[in-house]
Amino acid sequence: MMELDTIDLRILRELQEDASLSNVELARRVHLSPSPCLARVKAMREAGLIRRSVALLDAKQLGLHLNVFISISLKQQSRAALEAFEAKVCARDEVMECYLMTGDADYLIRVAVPDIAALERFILEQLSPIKEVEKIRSSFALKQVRYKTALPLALPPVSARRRRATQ
Amino acid sequence: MMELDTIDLRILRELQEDASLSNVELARRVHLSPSPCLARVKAMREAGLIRRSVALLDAKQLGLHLNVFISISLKQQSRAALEAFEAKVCARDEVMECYLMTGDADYLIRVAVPDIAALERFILEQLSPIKEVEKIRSSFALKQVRYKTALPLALPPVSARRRRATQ
DNA sequence: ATTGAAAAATCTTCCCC
DNA sequence: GGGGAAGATTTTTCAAT
Repeated sequence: MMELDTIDLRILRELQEDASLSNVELARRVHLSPSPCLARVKAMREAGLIRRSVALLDAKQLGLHLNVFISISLKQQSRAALEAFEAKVCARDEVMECYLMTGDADYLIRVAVPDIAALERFILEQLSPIKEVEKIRSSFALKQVRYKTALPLALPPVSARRRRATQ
Repeated sequence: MMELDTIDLRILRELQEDASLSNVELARRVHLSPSPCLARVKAMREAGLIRRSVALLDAKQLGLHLNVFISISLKQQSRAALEAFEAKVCARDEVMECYLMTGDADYLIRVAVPDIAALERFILEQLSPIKEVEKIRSSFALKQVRYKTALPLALPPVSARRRRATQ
């Protein structure tokens, strides 16, 4: 764990929205000079707080028109069964997210597929054959209303810096 | 829409995993010289295929220990009701994803919160007061088995390039 | 359309405050 | 912990294939 001050949080907020920012531009935005700004970024990177930078693509343009949530119950909930299931599911590239859940189903996964045929193939050829699986129920997303990767940061609303003086 | 050849797909695959790659290194990995590589990236960026680059943070280190899926049914499904609900939900920073769904519930959202108290506050103060909302049911993620942002790309498995000759 | 090289701009590292 | 100068990449542009 790491101590984060207001400036750190502002850096994180910026990088969560645009990781391609140059250090100079980032420093400008958080009202710092480039060197300490870079030092902070580096520290947060090394602490594992900033895990990595990735490019987000347009699913529609790649022909991935369907987001499907699939609830899966296993026959038994032994550690071995859970691990076996997880390994098989994580090996599939269309599985964007997978959560072990409370409630009626054991797992909830989101898959991104081009069409219903691909979903059918995924369920019949990948999911059903897994011997630990008992029950599968899928729900389609009609619309992706929101999808973001930026985690909520408890940012002090308006920092108490004196803009005129600092400027 | 855009015509994508094998090299484009390989570029996308790399950038989906690491957007901080320099153009030189990226070009090396896809067996291209820097200039056409940069031109391709630029074209895909301008086409909107590459939407943006973002930093992924460690939720645990930020104290966000809970992922909760919340199913929400509305009293009515008029366009106005849907839009009103969506606007209110998207305004909240803890809502990472929101989907309009088929099946019993109307919406499925995933929220990232520090603890149960924060979840309770979110539900009681943000969700319940929305007048369009009829029913709320939440399920906790006990474990985030997989979370990735890289979309599945139909990559030709082993490209038919002649490594020795090209080298 | 790709390659390779050269020029310009930028970032990163070091040292001082 | 923050600010300023030098070295080193990187991106861009251009001409040639």
